[in-house]
Amino acid sequence: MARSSTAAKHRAGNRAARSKRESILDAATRVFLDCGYGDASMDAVAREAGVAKQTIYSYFDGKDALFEAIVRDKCDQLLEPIGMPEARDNDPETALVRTARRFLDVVLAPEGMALFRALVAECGRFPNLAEAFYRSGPLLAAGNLADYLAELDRKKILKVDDPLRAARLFFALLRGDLYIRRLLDLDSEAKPADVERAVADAVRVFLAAHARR
Amino acid sequence: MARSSTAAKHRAGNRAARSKRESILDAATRVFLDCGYGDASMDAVAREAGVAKQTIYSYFDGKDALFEAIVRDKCDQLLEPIGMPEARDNDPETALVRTARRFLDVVLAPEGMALFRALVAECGRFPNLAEAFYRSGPLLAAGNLADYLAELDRKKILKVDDPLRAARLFFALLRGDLYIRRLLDLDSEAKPADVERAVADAVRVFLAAHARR
DNA sequence: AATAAACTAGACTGGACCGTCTAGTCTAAT
DNA sequence: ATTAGACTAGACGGTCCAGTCTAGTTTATT
Repeated sequence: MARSSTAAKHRAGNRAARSKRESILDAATRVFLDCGYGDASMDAVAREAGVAKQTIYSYFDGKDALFEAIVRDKCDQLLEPIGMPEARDNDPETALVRTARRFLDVVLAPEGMALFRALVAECGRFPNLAEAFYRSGPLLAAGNLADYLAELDRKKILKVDDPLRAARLFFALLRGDLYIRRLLDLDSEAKPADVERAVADAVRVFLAAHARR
Repeated sequence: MARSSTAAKHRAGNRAARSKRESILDAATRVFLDCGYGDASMDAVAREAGVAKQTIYSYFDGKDALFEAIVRDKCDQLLEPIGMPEARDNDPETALVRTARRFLDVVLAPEGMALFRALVAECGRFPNLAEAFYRSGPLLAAGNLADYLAELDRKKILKVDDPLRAARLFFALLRGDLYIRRLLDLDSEAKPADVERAVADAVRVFLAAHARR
């Protein structure tokens, strides 16, 4: 009973084991996000990680579990900046521009796109992953912005009747056409000028819609 | 030379051959859009179509070609309504609401979502398909709306400096949060009430941003 | 009726890949 | 030095699947 299996020890986490685990996760992230779940092979992950295939199976229960692990990892790591509440400012334009830039930087980055594409492709197989992503990404970001918008409304700086809906609309504006084009991989990477223009457009429209008369 | 192969005849299109071809396309559409390219098997398509596997290969060159055919088919068929210019109206709200409903009805419908998901998943393998979709869907729709917006600007009904950008922003607003949730399959189908609210929100914000002062 | 083309059912090939297993090596602690 | 656990390299079984092939049946045309 005190007999702890190899896998259990790994999960507990030695020093060395942790680094090996991480190099597997790193390699798996590259392979999965490059090829997608279906076309990624465990042999490719092993090769990429410089590790024997058996080792992967001693750290993870299987392909599904490995995929789940890398997705949750990337979600935490990638979405953390857009989950943090933005520094608030009495000038809404300043704050909105800051929020918008941070959002697009994460979301349009190659890794962010690859993660989202993988989730869209596999949302049938891993519905809980899609849910987790949505909650720790779009939903959290909208919630934080909504709080700020409510504050601006209380201070009579803007007119925001339904802060959460308004926040969602703001992010929708922000994604705009760029997001669709990136999703379909029509642009290899968003140019900073395009991002800046998307930010400016979204902020302008949003402020026009919520200006105090 | 006058020797025409079976496949060539099929491509030319008998009466009977055309119906068989169509039943294959139908079945393939169901299978591919249900399972995705990777998990769809040619045996499943044959079974679903009530046809021998060989017959599929006499109408199509292979799995790739079949996938391309069904995607182009569905693009034409599905995006046709949103490509048609909307009846114009001097009251922008009426016209925008009509355009918006038609857009969301197509885009949020199960088939529209499945098509888009398949394209997102396979845009690496079939870049030209993604391009074709974008052109005959989002781009065409935005172009048509842009023409109308330019007209409204000329008539001094609205203020629209850059019609195409404005049109894109309108559709971005429209997709909003619903689209993300549907993409990740978090909602099985959009409720009419939600759609109606999304339409109203988008139109309201858009009109506020482009009102003549 | 005869003949050719189209179709069917199913076997088969070749290859990819998941997950397991074996045999042997390396490392660290006793 | 011994011993146990972690690791490696690679083989292997089992499954799945794209695409081909065979043999026999249906359909249509002459």
